[in-house]
Amino acid sequence: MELSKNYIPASVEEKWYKHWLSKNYFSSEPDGRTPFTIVIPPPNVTGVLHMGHTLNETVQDILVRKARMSGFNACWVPGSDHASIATEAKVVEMLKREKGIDKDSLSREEFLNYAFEWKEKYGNIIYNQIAKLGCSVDWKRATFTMDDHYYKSVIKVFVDLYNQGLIYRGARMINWDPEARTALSDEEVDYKDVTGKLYFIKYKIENTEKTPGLEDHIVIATQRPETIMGDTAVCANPTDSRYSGLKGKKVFVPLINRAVPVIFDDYVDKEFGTGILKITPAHDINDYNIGLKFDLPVIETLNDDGTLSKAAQIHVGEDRFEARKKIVEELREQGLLVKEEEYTTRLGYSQRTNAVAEPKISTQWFLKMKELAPPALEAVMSGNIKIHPSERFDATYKYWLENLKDWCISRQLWWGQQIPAWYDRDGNLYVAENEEEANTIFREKYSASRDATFRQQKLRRDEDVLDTWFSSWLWPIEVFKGISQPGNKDINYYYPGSVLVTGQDIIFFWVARMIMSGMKFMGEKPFSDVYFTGMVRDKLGRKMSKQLGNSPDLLHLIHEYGADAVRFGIMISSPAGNDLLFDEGSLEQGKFFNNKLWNALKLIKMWHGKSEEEAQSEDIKKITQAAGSDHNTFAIQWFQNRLNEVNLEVDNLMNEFRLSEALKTIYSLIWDDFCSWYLEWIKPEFGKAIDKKVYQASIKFFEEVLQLLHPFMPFITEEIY
RNA sequence: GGGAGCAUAGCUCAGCUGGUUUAGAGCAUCUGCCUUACAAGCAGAGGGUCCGCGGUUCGAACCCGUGUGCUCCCACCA
Repeated sequence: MELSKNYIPASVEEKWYKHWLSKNYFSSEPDGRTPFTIVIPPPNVTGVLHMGHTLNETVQDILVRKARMSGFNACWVPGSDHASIATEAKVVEMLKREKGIDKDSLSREEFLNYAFEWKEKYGNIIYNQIAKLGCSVDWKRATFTMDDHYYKSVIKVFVDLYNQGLIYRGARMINWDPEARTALSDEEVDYKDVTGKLYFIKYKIENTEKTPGLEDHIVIATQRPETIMGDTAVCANPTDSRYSGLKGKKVFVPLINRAVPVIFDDYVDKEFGTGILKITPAHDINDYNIGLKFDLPVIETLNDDGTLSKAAQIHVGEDRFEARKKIVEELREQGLLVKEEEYTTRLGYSQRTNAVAEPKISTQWFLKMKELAPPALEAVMSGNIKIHPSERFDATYKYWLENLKDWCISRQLWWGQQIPAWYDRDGNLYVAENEEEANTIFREKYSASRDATFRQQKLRRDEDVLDTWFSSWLWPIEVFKGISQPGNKDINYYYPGSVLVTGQDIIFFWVARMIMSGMKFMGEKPFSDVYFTGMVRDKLGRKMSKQLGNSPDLLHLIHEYGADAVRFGIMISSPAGNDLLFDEGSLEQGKFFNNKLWNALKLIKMWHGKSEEEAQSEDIKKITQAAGSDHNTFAIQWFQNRLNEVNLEVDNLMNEFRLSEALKTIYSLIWDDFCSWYLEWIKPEFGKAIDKKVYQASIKFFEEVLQLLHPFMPFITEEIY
């Protein structure tokens, strides 16, 4: 067979992936071997894989292939995440842009049909990319977080937790996304520094003439003048002598002239602003808390979509930012605006829609975390679960788990698991796995006490869906149907998993919650090790993201360099937890490495014809161990020693998850020791046949180094082997 | 405001618990080679007060302190 001058990855990669699939190499079933289980962090169905995914998947594939080669029953479960709010936002946008359809004009069912269409389309793109990278996932186990069994399990878990008193419904101050018009969890809000203005506004004091020594007004600083209509008090520090004369007095909210009391609390910082604070319990978390303390009324001046509500009295229906401008103008005209100052503050933005999040009092579903956290904390602190690199993440993990607030799990969306709660006409609540059960509970409750018409009413189902993480926290369990079919042979065999490989950005969203759910529902950790990869950044150090458009297209890179080279490039400089600046140069290095291997093959093949007739039945081990005076025997011995050393070293490095160092070691073994040194040393003079023993030894060495490299670069090693 | 990490050749990064390292790799630069495995290569060269300053030590890129710069996470100051 004539070998091409250079290695051409495209010509072999697809062939081998198909071959592996046809031989069921990636498929795993429980057997007598020790399992090695990895569940993929399911990518969102919202789009395509970026470089962060590429790094994650590559790391997982290396670990899985290595384990498989070492005799473990390796099982890597692929899948995708419905990503409730992220996907819904995309679908809404797509409908508007491509079809001119407004979400409001669709029924829930119609919308969900579009969403499932979207999922089919993008889910497959992601799966295709995973395959192109060479990932040895067990495709028959592919799971989607809204698969039927998964959906039912999420519902079951909700009902169970509700019945245990861990889930409750209540009005709390939550973060609200006015664009998606849904509640958010605290974790879904990103804070950014922005330059805004601090407005100093006059509030007139009632009966001023009876308050000698005081002006007829006080000045209050605020960033959000559009919320003054929601003020229900103003507050000063009790030790602040400037305001002690205001005790028992009222002041008037500008523009609408509603009188509100002056209260005193040491929460107020005398040094900041004017030392006196307006209290708007409906639209600020601190004000809300003070409001609770002083039993202040709550006036909601904003609608769900961020426009001013009727309660605001003025600018009703106008957008909050538009209203702000107008209100500032009006205050100025009426001489109530003392001054404005530049001011830098932190604003919370919805992670998905990038809208400024509104603190809002809202009736939502919450999961109590107090009980779930301690076992999850203990699992990591005791070393039962090891985080890599631990020195960096143990502290973060600990802090978060010790300072947990209840988790807001309901979302005012359609795409996701609908909350299994029903209401009767009186607003009483029935939580059950399906409508029939809810009805049963309802009828039993009122079997005697209410008339037949009441008892025969159709219960209304809660419209909301669950936070997407309320389904993904069950991932390591439900991919093996551990909740829908508890005790089945897969869950018994594969759980707990071996390693979780993921980005450090979802340590709270996902990792900590999976540990909680594992401890809660399985009574055992979901995995033994957590390997955090770093963030992949662009050359300017920016996080790679779709918004910035600075993430290269994976398929394009694979086309350009080959999947092996992409894997090599992304791995060669990414130690656990360290961020890496993505540099195509390292992909090129991978491509060159491919070629080096290819040419080593060509060289050895060239010798093949010349030693073929005798190339049998010799035991290479004997040869390599036998003492010999000729220089080839020395080379064989030397390389054998080197190989033994590296084998040991690579094993150690990989056990410590130091994959980039392992790859570097193998790279140097192949390039420097095998090619530059060994092959050059034993290379016969042109035209001469090679010693058959040396030939056989070389074949054996080549096979062994290829095996070492195989988990990292599966395609070319398979092709040569 | 609290916490964490990083700072090593022009660039992207290794260098794990201090001593075979006169500080390494790839890319980039320069010189010479299209030598029958490989110019996607080979042979060689240049290039670094290992961020500054103190300290510990027989010995520090590595440990301690401190300063500076960058990044990230957490946090309710209008």
